[in-house]
Amino acid sequence: MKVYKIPEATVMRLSIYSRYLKQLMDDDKETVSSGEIAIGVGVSSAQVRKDLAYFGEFGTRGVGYKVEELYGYLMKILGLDRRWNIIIIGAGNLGSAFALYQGFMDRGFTISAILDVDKKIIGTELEGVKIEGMDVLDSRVREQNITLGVITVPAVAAQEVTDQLVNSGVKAILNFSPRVLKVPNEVILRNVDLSVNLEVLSFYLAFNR
Amino acid sequence: MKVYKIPEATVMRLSIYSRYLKQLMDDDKETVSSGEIAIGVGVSSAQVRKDLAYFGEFGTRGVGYKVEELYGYLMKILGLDRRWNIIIIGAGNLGSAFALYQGFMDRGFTISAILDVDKKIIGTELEGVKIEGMDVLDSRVREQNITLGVITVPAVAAQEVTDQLVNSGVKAILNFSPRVLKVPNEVILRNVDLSVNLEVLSFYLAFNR
DNA sequence: TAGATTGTTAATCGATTAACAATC
DNA sequence: TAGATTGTTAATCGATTAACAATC
Repeated sequence: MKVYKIPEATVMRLSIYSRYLKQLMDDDKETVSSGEIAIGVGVSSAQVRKDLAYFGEFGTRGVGYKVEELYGYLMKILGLDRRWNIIIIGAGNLGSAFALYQGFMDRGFTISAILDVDKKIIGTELEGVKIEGMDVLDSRVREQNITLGVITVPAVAAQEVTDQLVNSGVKAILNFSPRVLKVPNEVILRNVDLSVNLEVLSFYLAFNR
Repeated sequence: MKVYKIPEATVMRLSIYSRYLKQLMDDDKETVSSGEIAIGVGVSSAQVRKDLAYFGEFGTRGVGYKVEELYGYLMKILGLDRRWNIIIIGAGNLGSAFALYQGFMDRGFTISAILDVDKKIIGTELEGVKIEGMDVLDSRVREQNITLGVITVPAVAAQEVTDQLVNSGVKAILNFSPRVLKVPNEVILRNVDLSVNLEVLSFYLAFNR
C-alpha cells in the first residue's frame, strides 16, 4: 500500500462523515453529494472531496456518492470493519464513564479489561467486566490481544501506567490525564485533555470581550 | 486591545505551558528557558517563543523567563485569573465524571448547576450541587451568571439543549455529544468527541500495518 | 445534449521552523 | 567581554480553498 501522510484533521473528519452517512442511511437516503455532506457536517465541499481523494475514487461524476457504499468504505478506512480490544486503566469517575458509554460498542470497540489500584473497587463489575488489580496488566494485554489502552488515572500515575502499557505491547494509547506522556515512536498516542479544552473556552471568553 | 487572530493550537499549548510552569514552581525552580519548556512539553523552543510573542515580551535575553511571573501572565492570558460559572446538562456517567473531576476547581471553574431529565436522579447531589430538572435552565443561567455550558446528553437531545443554552445567554459550549451542533457566530463551541478520538487511533492502527 | 457533480490541479492561506540580530 | 537566550523576521512546510476539466 502506498502510504501518503494523511492529515490527522482529515481522519477526524472521515469519522464525522461516517456518522453523518449513518444518519442518512437511517433516513433511507440512497445518494448524497459532497455538497450535502459538507453542509451536514459544517465543512466545505472541496474539503470533503479532498479528504476522500486520499483513499480513492468513491463517487460518480454528475451523480454523487452512494450513501451505503461510501459508509462501508469509510468504516473500512477507519479500521472499524473489525473489533479492537481495549484496556482501561483507572476505574474512577472518568474511567467508569468511558466504560459505560455505549457508543463505542457499535463502532468496533470491546472493553476487555478494566484495572485499578483501589482495593475497594477491585472485584466489582462495570458493564459486565470485572475490575482487577494492576498486577494482571501484562497478562491481560497479552492473552486477550489488547491493542488499545485508555488512561484515566490521576496525573501523577500516568507516566508509570503508560510505561507498563507500552511494555506489555499495547499499540495505541488514549490519554485522559493532564500530563505530557513519553512513548516510543511506534506507539500511537492521543491526548484528550478536558482541562485544556475548558481553558481554551476561557481564553476566547476572556480575550474577545 | 489590538486583536490578532490567535491560532487555537497556540492557546492549547499555552494551557499546557502553564501546567508545566506550575510543576516547576512546585520544584522551586525560579528561571526557565524556552528550550527547557520545549523539552518539558514536547514542542520546539521556537514554538514556545512564538506562542508567547502573540501576547508580549515576558522574558529576558540571555537569561530566560521567571517561572512564577510567566505563570502569572499565562493564567491571565487564559482568563484563569477569575472564576467562570459552569452549567452541566446531563448528569449521566460522563456528566457526573465531569462534575466530580477536581482539577477544574483549581483552575478557575465553578460548577454552578447540573441539570437532567431523569426524575430518578433529580434531587440527588453531585459535589454538593443539587441535580435539577431542565425547567430551571433559563433561570439558573441568568441568575447565577453562568457563561459556560457543558453538554453531556445523548446525541438526539444535543441540539435542543444547545438551543436552550444559547437562548438563555450562555457564551461558550463544551460539547461531548457526538453531534455536529449549530450555534450562532458569537457563541464559542468546542467539541470533545470521544468516539472520534478512539476512531483516529483505530485508523492509524489499521492503516500503518 | 444540458446540467450536475466529481476528482484533481493550482492558488491561497496559515502555522511551524530556522536563523540571527538584539541584548542581558 | 563571551556565552546564553530572547524576540522577530524570513523560509519552509502543510492544509484548505478555488477553479475547472472530466464525465455521468
